[in-house]
Amino acid sequence: MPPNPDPASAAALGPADLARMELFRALEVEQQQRLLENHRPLSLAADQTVVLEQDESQGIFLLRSGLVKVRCFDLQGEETVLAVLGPGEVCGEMAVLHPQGLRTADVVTLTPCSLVILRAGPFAGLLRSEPRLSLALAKLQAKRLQTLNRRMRLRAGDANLRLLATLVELATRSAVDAAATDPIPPLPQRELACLAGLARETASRTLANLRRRGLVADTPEGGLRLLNAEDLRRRGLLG
Amino acid sequence: MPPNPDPASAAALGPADLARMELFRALEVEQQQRLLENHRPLSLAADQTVVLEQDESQGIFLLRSGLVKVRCFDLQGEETVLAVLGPGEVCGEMAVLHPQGLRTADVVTLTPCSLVILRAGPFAGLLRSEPRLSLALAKLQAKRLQTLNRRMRLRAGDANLRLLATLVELATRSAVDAAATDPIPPLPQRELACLAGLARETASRTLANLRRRGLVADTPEGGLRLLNAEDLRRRGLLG
DNA sequence: CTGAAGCTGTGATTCGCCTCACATGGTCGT
DNA sequence: ACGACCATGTGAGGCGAATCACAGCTTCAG
Repeated sequence: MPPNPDPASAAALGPADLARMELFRALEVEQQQRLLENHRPLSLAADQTVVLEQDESQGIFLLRSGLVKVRCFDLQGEETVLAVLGPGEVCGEMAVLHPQGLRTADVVTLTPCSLVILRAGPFAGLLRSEPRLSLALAKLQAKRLQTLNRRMRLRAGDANLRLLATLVELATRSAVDAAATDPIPPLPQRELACLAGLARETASRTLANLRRRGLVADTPEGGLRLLNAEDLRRRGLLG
Repeated sequence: MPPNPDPASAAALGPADLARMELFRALEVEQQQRLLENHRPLSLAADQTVVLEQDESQGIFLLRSGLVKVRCFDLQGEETVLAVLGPGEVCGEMAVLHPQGLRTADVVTLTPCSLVILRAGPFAGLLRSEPRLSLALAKLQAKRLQTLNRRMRLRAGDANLRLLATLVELATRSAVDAAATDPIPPLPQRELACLAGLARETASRTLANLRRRGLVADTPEGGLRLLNAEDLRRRGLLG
C-alpha cells in the first residue's frame, strides 16, 4: 500500500482545508474531524485514472490542486466530458447517493493532482443525520446542474464558441476563486479538442483563429491565457 | 385569480399523491400534510408557460399528468431543452436552493398538464430540519445529473440517434413507470426537432427514415410509438 | 547521433445537416 | 365553400466540421 508517494500529498489535511469546501463549511469542527479519520492522501501525474466507471470502491475525493475531468464513453468508444473540476471541488459523492454505490463515470487527471480520499461510510452516515450536510450536498448538485446546463447551451454553438467556452471553464477552475483571465495550464490539443467536442485539427485551426484575433495568447509555460474578458461577457460565457 | 379552471385540477391532492413521488415518500404523513397546506391546483393546455426565467415567484411544482420541457435560450435566441419531465416529477425546487431564489430556466407544457403548486416556504423550512427530505432532494438532483449526462452523450451522435433518444425520453416520461414502447403523445415536428436539437426539416426526413426501417409507427391518436426495444438497447438508449 | 513517437500546423476532400424554397393536405373561422 | 393558416414532405444548394494526408518540430531512448 503506497498511500504516501509524495511529500505534498503527505501534508495532513486539517479542518481548514474542509472549511474552504462548500460541502463541509456548515459542519461543526468536531463533525469535520470525524470525516477526516482514516483519510488517505493521493498524488497523481497528469492523465491518470482516479476512478473507473463500474468501480464499486467507495470513497469521496477532495481535490486540493490540479484539474480533473469527469468523462464517459458511448458504445462507439466516443469520449464525452461531463465536467471539469478544480481545486476545492469534490467528486465521488454521487456513488454514495446511488443505491448500489456504482460509479457512473470515469475521473481522469488533466494536470498533476493532489487529492484526498475520505471514507464513504462516515460521510453517508452523517448525510442521514445532519440536514446541513445533505442540504449542502443538494446545493452542490444544483450547482453542478447549472454548469451542465450551461455546457448544454454552448455545445449547440460553432467551433469558436465551443472552444472559447472550454477555455473559460478551464481558466475559472484552475484555482480557487480563479477568474477567466487566469492562466490555463498546458494541455495537449487532443485534450482541448476532446473537452470542446471537436476534432483535433479543428481545435488547432480554431485556436489559431482565436490567437489571430487577439482573444487568447500562449503563456511562457506552454499554457494559454484568455485576454478579452469584455468579449467573453458579450458572448455570454461569463457570469 | 383563477386557481380552479378545470374540474380535474380541482381534485384534492392527498398524501397518496405525494407518496408516489420520490421526493416526499420518506416523510411522515403529518409532514406531508403540512406541505400540502395552501397548495394550488393548476391546469394548463399545451404550449403554455409554467414559470419564466428570471421569475422570482417561489413555488414547487408537482406534475400530476402531462409532459413539460425545461428550456433556456442563448444570446442568439436559440432554444436549448434541458429536460423533459412527466407525471410524478417535480420542478422548481432548484430556485429554493438558490440563494436569491431566482429561476434559471423556463418551464413550458408540451401537452395538456395538471399540476399542483406547493408553497416554497414550508418546503424550504422542512429542508433545513429534516435530513430525509434534503437527502431525497440530493438523490433527486443526482438522478437529474445522470439523465443530463446521458443527454450530453447522445447529443454527440448523428440525427438518427438524437431523434431516437428524444423519442425514448418522451416515451419513458409519458406516464409513471412507462416503458420505451409506450405511446408518445402527439407533438408537432417543430417541437420534436427542438427537443432533439435538429432543424425541423431534418427531423421530418429522419422520422421518415425511422418509419421506413420499422423502428417507429404512428398511433391512431396522431402520436408515435417505438417498436423495436431490442434495437434501442443495442444502441445504448435504454437502461 | 539517430530513429521512434508524439504534438502541432495546414491542405484537400467528403459528408451531414442547415437553409431556402415550394407543394400538398388538413383545420378553422367567417 | 372559401381562403388563411399551420403542419408536413421533399428537393436543391451551401457551409462547416470531420476526415484523410502529410510535413515540420520537439522529446527522448538507445
